[in-house]
Amino acid sequence: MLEVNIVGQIEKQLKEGIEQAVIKAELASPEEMPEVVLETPKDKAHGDYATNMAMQLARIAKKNPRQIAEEIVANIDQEAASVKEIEIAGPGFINFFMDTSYLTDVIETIFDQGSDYGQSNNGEGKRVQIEFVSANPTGTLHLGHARGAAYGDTLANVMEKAGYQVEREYYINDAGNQIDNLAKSIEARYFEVLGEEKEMPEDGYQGRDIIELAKQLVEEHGDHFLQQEEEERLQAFRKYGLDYLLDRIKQDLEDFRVPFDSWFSETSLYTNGLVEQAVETLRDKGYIYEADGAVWFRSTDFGDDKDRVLVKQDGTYTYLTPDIAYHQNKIDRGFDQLINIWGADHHGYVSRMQAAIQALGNPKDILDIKIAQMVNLFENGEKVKMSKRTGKAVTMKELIEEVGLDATRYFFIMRSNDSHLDFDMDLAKSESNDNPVYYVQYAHARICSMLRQAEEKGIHVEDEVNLSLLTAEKEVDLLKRLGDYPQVISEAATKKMPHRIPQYVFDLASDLHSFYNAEKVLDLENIELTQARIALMKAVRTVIADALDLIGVHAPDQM
RNA sequence: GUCCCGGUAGCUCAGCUGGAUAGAGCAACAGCCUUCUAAGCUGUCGGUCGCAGGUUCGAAUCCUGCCCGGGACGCCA
Repeated sequence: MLEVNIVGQIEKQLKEGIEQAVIKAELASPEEMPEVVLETPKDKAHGDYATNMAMQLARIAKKNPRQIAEEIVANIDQEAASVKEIEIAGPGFINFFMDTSYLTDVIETIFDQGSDYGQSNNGEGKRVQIEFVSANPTGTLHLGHARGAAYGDTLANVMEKAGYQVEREYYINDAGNQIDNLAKSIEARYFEVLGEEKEMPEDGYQGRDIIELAKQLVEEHGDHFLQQEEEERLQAFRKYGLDYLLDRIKQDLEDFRVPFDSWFSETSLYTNGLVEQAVETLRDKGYIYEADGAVWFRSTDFGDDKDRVLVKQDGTYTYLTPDIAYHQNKIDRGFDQLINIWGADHHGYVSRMQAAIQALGNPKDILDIKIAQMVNLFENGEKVKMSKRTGKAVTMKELIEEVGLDATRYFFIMRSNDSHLDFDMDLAKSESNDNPVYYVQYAHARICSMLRQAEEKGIHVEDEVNLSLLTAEKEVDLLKRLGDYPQVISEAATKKMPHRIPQYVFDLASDLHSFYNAEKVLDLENIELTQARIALMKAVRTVIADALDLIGVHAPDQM
């Protein structure tokens, strides 16, 4: 089955009708034809669709837009385009009032497709890899990671639904300085737990999680490591620390409903010689030079601010070097598109990474780097800076425990990723209609409740329901909204804006509540209409549940 | 100083490929429960779209400059 998208079909029909009318009226040749722009007017009085075609043609046809509009209208085949009424307005807008009987088809489509409704082949099966979170395994996931996790996971869901083949990957920085540092930090805490003296490294990890780790180490192994040579001991702590912290990260992500398909180890890049190879490739292509005892990448050739060091004076690599190798490896794995989701604190790193991609001979736009902007927590109207418990940044786990999983997911995805986010914890926790999560979930529960009562009252929905009875204003609003869903999905996917989903589902919930207050669904006096409305309710329920599922929020049957 | 993100109603934010009178929620105000969950609905009030130029028939949207807020500018990761 190809794309079943009623609204899309209708729009396509109308666009073709307009193009044909333009040609028939000899206003423009097919080569000159501007793209037909259809918009849905904000004001219902302006029809279901409007086009600015006449204004666009003003220059080509050398006539005034109103006159052009009249000629288009005179030549359009209304019936073929399902148009009921046309009017010309303002400077030359053509407003179309559609024959809305097609709208009820959306219910049947939703029944046929169930949770597949909204799916499209927009992505044409392209292989996309989304790399996100990728926090260093030197501590616990905190607030910023949570936003990236929610954004990445929802984007992946949405893109899958829009016909992309998506792989979710986590890059584990298990090599380099910070891991040595981790081992030394663990060592210092280990000694401390055993009442011995050992200095904490200068940039050591002070977090509470490292103290807990050290305690567990003592519980399991006693003072065993005190006897060892320092080298040997640090080696053991490295491994122990990595395993311990990575396990916790994995657990936290699982608890946040964020699954990954693959976990890619930085160390593997070294053992497979890929880091060395990346440097050599760049050298062969002439983007490498040596200065001050270091090896440099001439990234300024590709728009970076300054050139970057790849191999330091001491012979070790900078962070960038394995990262270049990593990205080349991703491309070599055959993905059509790479998406990286980075925290705001890494945005200065974007241009050098993109320079490297190009220097290696790849198209620039194969890599799209999205930035998850800063998050500020607010509680009791005040900005929360430090966690009460750890004295460090608030962890993801603490946030979920405090405000709940559903609200946390919803709030992170509610806003555009590149907007700073003020996270209102009081609102997220409140069980009131002010809280958008509850508002939407309640709409779902409300429908479930109606359906339960329908059953209790012995109302059974027949196979043949007369959907043409759904003509009330609020019903038409709901039908149109349901029809929008496939387009919302594909647009959220192609523009990588998953925040469109909570926006949409909020509007759908709002339409539902409004309908609920205006019309009575269960009416034993009018079984035929009741059945049509129950069908509508079921369709709405399916779409709310699916949209919530995309953003990782539960759709409760009752509240 | 350079670069990135943001600046839209009192607050938090939407605003598509440039389109008609710039939207939503909250707050404020006025209403709605003998009716399927009031965790809901309806209405009113509220805007120099940071500022100034430019492009265009038309700019919140595109271009340039400036102002404000946040962030990044390491042979750290």
